[in-house]
Amino acid sequence: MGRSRTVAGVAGVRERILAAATELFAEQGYAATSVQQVVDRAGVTKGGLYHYFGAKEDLLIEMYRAVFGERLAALDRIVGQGRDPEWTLRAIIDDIVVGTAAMIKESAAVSRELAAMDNERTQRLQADWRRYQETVRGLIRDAQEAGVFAAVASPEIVSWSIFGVTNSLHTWYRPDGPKPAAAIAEELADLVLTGLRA
Amino acid sequence: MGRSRTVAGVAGVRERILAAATELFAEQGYAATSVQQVVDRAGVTKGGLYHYFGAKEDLLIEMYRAVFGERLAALDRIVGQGRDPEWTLRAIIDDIVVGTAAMIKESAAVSRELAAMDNERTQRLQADWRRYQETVRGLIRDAQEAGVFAAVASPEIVSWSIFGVTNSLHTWYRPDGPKPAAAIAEELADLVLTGLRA
DNA sequence: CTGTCAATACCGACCGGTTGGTATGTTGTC
DNA sequence: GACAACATACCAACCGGTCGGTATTGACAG
Repeated sequence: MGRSRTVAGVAGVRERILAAATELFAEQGYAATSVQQVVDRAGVTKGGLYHYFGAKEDLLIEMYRAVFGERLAALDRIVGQGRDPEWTLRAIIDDIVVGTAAMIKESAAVSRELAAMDNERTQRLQADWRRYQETVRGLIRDAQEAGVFAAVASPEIVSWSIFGVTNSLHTWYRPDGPKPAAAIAEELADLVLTGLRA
Repeated sequence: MGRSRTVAGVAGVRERILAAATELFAEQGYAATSVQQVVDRAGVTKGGLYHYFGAKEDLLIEMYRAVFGERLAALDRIVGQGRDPEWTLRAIIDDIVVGTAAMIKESAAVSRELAAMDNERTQRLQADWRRYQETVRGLIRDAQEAGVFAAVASPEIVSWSIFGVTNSLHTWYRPDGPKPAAAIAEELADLVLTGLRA
């Protein structure tokens, strides 16, 4: 008889584990979630989890990669087009807001635990994130020096007013809410770019 | 012999415990910090901690109150003056940025753990925070309807671009850094209010 | 088409260590 | 000698992680 689950299961076991971990980390935080809770929600056992993942931390790292990997690739595509600062900044805001909203649970889990993760495994990922921010700040700085953007606020403040929204997006954005992510992105871009109008 | 610490200690034991907990929670997060770590850093034992606090959670609640209590009182004072929206919003931004910066460690601990705390003890505090946000949004909405502020972005987005900065302030603000909190507040207010200029 | 065999997928009992919390001192002060 | 202010010793529960085992699968041989 047996079970032949590999074919019959609704989704791959690995994916179920990751999905369960994502929900729980987003709800309770990483440290407050036990491996037992994860496997219970995923419908597997600890043996199964440790068959696919080397450690509990690997689950977080995987989410981290999912969130930042796509965003970083999109950033390079947008900047690579070489268009004017206003278009570029608007495209970046749109991508990060819509992209974050599309992975809102992963973002919630990651953004909360980001500061606490300070071992060598995550330094590469944090360096990626820093590069993202530096790119945006550099873009704003260059445009301000060229007189395209007004120097009403420093590049640091402008970039943080953007990232601050995406970092806290999970506390108020609802996928089934009245305002779609694209609308949020547009309003934020309008607000920031009006403020920066030379 | 004995120790007669009550008088000789550099600071009250209760304050030392709270300060140690604040630092550790800000660095590692609440759940990842053990009571043993707190008492070690504070230079006391667990018996001492549980003499002053009923539970580990009480430490977080105390920080929560310290952060939001002052802010909420200041909000009422500012709004109570009945001045024009531009002055009022600028005063609010200045107070929340400078106030958050002044308690940056407490803010880091609280802002990270806020979403995960969902028991009945914290609902009152979360209600206070929601009232704060609602006040700011209402202020913006009224001013936009009166034509004083431009409707370039909805009150929700504007308020979140402000709170997003303060929520993530702990990730980049340094008390001994080159930019004082008051300057950050002014730039943020300039950016937002320029965007809202009718 | 069937038998063999190694690899993969997964289970569930178990491990040493740590957790938040407590019960019981001990000590100085009024 | 009552009481606040702590220290010390200790507990049951739970933690992340391991391990020996088993069911299932796929490749290959004949």
